Amino acid sequence: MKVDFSKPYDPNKVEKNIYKKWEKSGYFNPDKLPGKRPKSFTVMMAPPNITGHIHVGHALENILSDIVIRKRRMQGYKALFLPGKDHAGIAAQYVVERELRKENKTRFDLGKEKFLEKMWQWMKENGDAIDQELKLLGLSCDWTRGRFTMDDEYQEAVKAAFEHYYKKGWIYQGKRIINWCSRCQTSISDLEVEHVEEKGSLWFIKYPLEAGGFITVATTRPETMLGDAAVAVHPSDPRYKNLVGEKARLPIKDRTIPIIADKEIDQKFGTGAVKITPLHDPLDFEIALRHKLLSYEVINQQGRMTKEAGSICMGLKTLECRKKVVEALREAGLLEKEEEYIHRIGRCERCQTIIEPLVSLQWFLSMRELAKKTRQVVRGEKITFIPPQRKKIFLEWLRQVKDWNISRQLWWGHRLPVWKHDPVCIPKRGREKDIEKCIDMVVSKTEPACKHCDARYKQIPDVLDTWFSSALWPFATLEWPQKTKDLKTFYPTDMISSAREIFFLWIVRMVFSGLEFTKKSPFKTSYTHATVLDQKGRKMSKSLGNVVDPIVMIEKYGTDALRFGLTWQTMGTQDIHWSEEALVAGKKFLNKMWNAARFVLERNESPPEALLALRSLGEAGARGDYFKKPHPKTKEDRKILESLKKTKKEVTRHIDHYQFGHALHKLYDFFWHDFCDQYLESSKKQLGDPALKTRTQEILVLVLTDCLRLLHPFLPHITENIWEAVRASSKDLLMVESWPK
RNA sequence: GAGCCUAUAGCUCAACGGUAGAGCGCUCGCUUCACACGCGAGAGGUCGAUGGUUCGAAUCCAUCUGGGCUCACCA
Repeated sequence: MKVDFSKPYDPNKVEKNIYKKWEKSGYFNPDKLPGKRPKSFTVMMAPPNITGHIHVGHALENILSDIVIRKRRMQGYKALFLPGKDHAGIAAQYVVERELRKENKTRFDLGKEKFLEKMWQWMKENGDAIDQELKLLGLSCDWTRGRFTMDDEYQEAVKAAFEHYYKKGWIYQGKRIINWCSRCQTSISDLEVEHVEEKGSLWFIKYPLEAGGFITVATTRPETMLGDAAVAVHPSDPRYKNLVGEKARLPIKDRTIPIIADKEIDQKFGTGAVKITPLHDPLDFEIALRHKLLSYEVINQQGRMTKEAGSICMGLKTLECRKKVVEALREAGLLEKEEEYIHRIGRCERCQTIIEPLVSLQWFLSMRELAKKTRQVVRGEKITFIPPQRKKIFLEWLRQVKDWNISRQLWWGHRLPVWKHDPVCIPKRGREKDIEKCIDMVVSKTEPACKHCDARYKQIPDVLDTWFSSALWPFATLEWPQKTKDLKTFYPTDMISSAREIFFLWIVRMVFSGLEFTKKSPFKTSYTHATVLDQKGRKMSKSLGNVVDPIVMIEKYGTDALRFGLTWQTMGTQDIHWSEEALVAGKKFLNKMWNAARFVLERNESPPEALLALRSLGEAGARGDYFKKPHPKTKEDRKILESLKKTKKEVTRHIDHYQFGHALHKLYDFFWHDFCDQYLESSKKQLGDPALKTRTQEILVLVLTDCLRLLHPFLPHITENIWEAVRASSKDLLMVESWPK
């Protein structure tokens, strides 16, 4: 017996060595698995952002995937768990910019080239650290297939996807109102704007009417009045019906603006009259289009007032300008009142800067056709959602989705494969008429050449929304658009495990991308795991100091105990209120297993494998007859064998239904109470009876080894370690042994 | 404004139509030959509130009240 059963069980002594053995075996790579494996089973890891360390959510997410993968591997599948990392455009860029700020520098001080060098350096250092942390979780990932969303091959996939959409006419450039972050200096999508409830004011401003009297408008942003183009009321509002078509004087700017009627105006809000600022509010932008209003840009991309705002306000930040405007209105007697008002302010998800709705030239992906097709497929039960309510949420979001702003003015990310003739085409002598044929903007994977002149095309500086590339993850990781063997073997994938917060950002977009590019749903099951909150149900955050670091937990209890604790708490609820006690329970359970195994093995003079004729997978194991079934001789024998049979069935069923906590609870109860408390105790008597001794040994070994198999996906290290003692001569690891039937 | 989740022992959670269970913690006893990270015994719950369906409800329905989440252009 090579395994040292010194007591009590110490995970630090075994876990790292076990992981090395698995890595050395090559079995993480599905191509190297023993036996004939006609069927594949694939899980793509949700690639962690390179922004920092893994948190407890990553731990939960990947441990659950690993449970599924390990079970399937044991069931004889060609099991692939593909790991990776996401370049995380805006998030990663922000983190590195924050580092720069410590040296009082901005990315602009460094320049694009130097800054990108820094990003790659960050990626290298952090990316490796993340892999190491994931390995500490005991994940059975195929590291040889690890991917990064900015790998060369991946860049090709992104370009191909862009080109495909462009050719279909679904990608277009347009001047539209978008969310602008003045700190990040980029547009961001609606999903990246965080709406936070904050205390503000509602100002009631009197706009003098040309015909005499006033019309009062209510606004939370008085500074935008400098860019007002109209006052709008509801067409059937009796208070204002006779004013529609009249003119008002815009205070301060002293400009004449029309009073218009639009059905979008809510009569019940404020005074029922709304100031329209076409370029700085999404609804106003639409109304202005409908009514063909003039537009005035008063806020720029730096979040400061423009020349158009007037000489007193020019250059001021919006909030400074707000004070000035309110003051001026008060002096002029045009401020009717100021009410306290709680409203939701949009802030940049990354840097918390207030988002400015601005009109800007951006690239968009039309969602119409994609959404339509995807909804059809998903409605047709092609994807299983766990928990099932997710399906409705999926469909509802797609029902109302708007076109996706896919361009970002960041530096870190996939450049749009769009090339602009720069400088403009100046045809060689005698070919002046060619200027009409020259295409100013070209979408191409490589640099195009102009047929008419010597000038070159330059790639536009914009990069893609990071989720554009993430959306391709399930197949781009397998070298799509190349028709590789891997793509054929491992795609579509079987299950994806992800956090709730990226359901729309990622899950939905993977589905429509998969359907568009591969004609298949990228996964069969979308599992949305619980969010891990602190014990009071609050989100974990550095400022609250309630963050649980999985690596610290591993140092304290070991990986298996962490896996136990997290799985133990996964009971199908929306949130997990973190309890470290579950890890304590895990640690105790591991020790219990350790000691039960020692008992069973010490009571056997002959090697346990001889008792059960253990065979490795690929031989008899693949057929499920890896042991000879001992027949019960006593009522205790019968009871434990029946209970074991039931447990196997239920555990398998629970895992297949993604009921991870239930599966583990079942195993815990069986092992501790049925096996240890009852059978192990009665075996002590039976072992003393020569007529029962051998049979009792057989049953002890059978139950122990079946438990090791069943528990392996959950607690891979300790089970593998005990397995070493069970199989004295056979070579194979427990991770490729067969799953009990 | 719309939708969703949740309320059970001190804490974290099971049970989902038929006399309330686990883990952790707590009390008492036990170093009994696998395990004191253990064994044995025990305390601890009007199953958020109200009303309804039912022979029977923590479990189904309605309303309410706490927690929490998501979506939406409310100025």
